Amino acid sequence: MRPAATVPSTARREDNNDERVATMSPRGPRAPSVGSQGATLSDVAQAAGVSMATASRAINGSPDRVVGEELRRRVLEAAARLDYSPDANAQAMARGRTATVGLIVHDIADPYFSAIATGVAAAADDEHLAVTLANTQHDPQRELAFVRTLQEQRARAIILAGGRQDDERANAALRAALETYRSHGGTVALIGQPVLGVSTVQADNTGGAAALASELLRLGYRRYGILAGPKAHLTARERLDGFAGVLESAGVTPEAVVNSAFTRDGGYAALAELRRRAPDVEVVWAVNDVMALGAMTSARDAGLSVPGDLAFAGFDDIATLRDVAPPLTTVHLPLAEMGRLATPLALDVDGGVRQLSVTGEVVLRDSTPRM
Amino acid sequence: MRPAATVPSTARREDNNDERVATMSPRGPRAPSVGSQGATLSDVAQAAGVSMATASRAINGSPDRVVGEELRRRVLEAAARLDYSPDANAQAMARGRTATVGLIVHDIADPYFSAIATGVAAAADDEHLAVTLANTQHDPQRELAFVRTLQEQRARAIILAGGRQDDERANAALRAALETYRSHGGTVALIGQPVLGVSTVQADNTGGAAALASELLRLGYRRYGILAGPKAHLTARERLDGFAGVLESAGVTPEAVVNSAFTRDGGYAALAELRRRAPDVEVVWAVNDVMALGAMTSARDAGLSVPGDLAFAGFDDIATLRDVAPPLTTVHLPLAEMGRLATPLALDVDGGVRQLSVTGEVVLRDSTPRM
DNA sequence: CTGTTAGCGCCTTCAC
DNA sequence: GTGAAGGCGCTAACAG
Repeated sequence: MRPAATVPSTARREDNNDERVATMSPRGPRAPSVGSQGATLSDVAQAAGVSMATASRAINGSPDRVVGEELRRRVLEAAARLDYSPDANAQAMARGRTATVGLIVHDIADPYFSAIATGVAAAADDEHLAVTLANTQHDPQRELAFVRTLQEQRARAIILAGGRQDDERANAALRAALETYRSHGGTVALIGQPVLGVSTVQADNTGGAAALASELLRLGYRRYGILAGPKAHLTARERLDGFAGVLESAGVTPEAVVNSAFTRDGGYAALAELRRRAPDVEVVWAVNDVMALGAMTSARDAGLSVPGDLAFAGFDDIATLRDVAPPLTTVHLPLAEMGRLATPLALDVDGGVRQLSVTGEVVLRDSTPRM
Repeated sequence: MRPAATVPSTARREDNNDERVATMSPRGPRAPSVGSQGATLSDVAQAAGVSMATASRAINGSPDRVVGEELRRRVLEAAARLDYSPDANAQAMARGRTATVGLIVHDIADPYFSAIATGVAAAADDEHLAVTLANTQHDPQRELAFVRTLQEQRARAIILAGGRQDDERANAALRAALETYRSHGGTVALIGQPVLGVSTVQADNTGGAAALASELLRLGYRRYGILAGPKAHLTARERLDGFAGVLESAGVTPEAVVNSAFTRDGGYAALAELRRRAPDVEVVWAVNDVMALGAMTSARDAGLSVPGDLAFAGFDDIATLRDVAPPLTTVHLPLAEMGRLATPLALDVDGGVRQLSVTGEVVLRDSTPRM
């Protein structure tokens, strides 16, 4: 399985980095001493023969005042010549606000979150904001810690992505941290459930799952196995409620409902348990796509064919699905768009707590053929 | 395909956010005026009846001086009581350096980059550094712009992830921007090719691809189709060279070599072209996994079975592969580890330009059965 | 339209 | 071990 490369190694030339010479700007000697940390606005002003105020206005175009054509040109020229780079930290201090938003995710390697991150990054870019990424690794402690760190950085806004837990203790702690952050002038938005008292972008999990259940029923499925995720996970629970509710009104009872982590590995492990508890299931629905994918792989590893022996469905419509075979039936969520939407919500200075809701769309694919 | 949810909408309760009350700290009245932006160190010092210097030392433990037990306790107590949150921007100014590293990636939604980001985030965390994420969307202009932005933020280090292009114009511009950044005190590391005159973590692309080719030959494959990525992309080129080199020494000439974007969609599109040019290929090798996955889907969309009609192999071993069927043969790269490794390299203050090399490991899977 | 003058919040020599 | 004072780089009132 893992043969070493028994090949004439043309590879691995280690040090062809000799081009790091003569990269100095060909514009003549830089002003200050060697090893300088760069020119300051004061240097620029002096070089241009104007006051710092004028230099500042010329470079950053202050709201009110406008600088005369001639001086402006001189300032800009001097700035360029000196490789002047405004110090964002100093600007932040003087202006009393930064140009940074924080993005807190559970796991940036999860396609769900990286899609959201894409949306946030795009929106932030439009607003000329930098985004500080915080990866909690699913640890609520770290989530808390990151809120504090972001507060210390005076990030203008924080976007928290990821469903909340039904854990009043943890929620209370986070709520308090966010409240402190807000009392310090920050603003917050959440992508998940509105249980933190902040603006929220939420997906219609219940409705989407319900719609999916309806479709599966219509396709003729009657024996359901459900990978429900963690009991306390609100997203998981909402989806489960929506799905199970429809089954129930149709007089169908799931063969088994298995709880597990909300992750790919959680799905993989849960499938084995599901089969133990209910060997004769027709279709497995997992409350999110990564779990469904893990479960599908688990089923295959156990010798089952998909969808021949077992059909599968998920939720989210992560990008990964484009290349999965058979294509996975799911509920499409506009993930990047949700990240995009959350950004202005988070930046909202009115202090108003707003809610945005996006709906999911059932997408039937080959993993759930008509029975 | 897209039925609306015709379900009793228990869903979408919009505003259960009434819990945003009474979240104020139960520790008595906050000191300053309403709408305060938070206590400053000076407030804390005053409340503790000590000088700012002492307060500062008590809270951040300055290098030399140590604060007495009693005063230290009083300061910490006051800080807690006032919800004091140190201002990282002010600290950055006073100290002359920030606690931020910048991470520039082409596309955070690409599993290759999100894996690297995970490693960087973990390593940065260990060093108590925040990471600013810059998503270039494959645009060299934006890459340049982000270097400048990160410089303005005075990010302590920048990590550039992603293979370089053979575009001396673009490289020169980037090299100059990085040089400026470095002259301002920043440090840089690159994950890719050492063509920018900065410390680099590089994968042994040539060796890995060569080893893969050897294995495929050993399995009996003789008719190769290669999805080579962009001609100017150095990673693509290195891999191609390694692979083609081994084929050549074995007296095998690829049936076709198709260029395309280095992305999933590039792979998808390229496969059609490949089949047009060489209908009788036995195995398709793409220079990275996302291309291979796109190509596999393309083949299936064209009615081929994998690996029955056509075998596939890739490069990188992205996490996605765990749930792909049939499992894709590839060259494993320790992506997260590469991100981890790049971080200390980037932080290196010695100014030394260092090179680190990681090797790839061929992983044979079901997508390339023995012929 | 341009210049002067205060700080923004914190750290850090330097004295005591 | 503690305090006083200067300054990091920039912006934002105020005056002219």
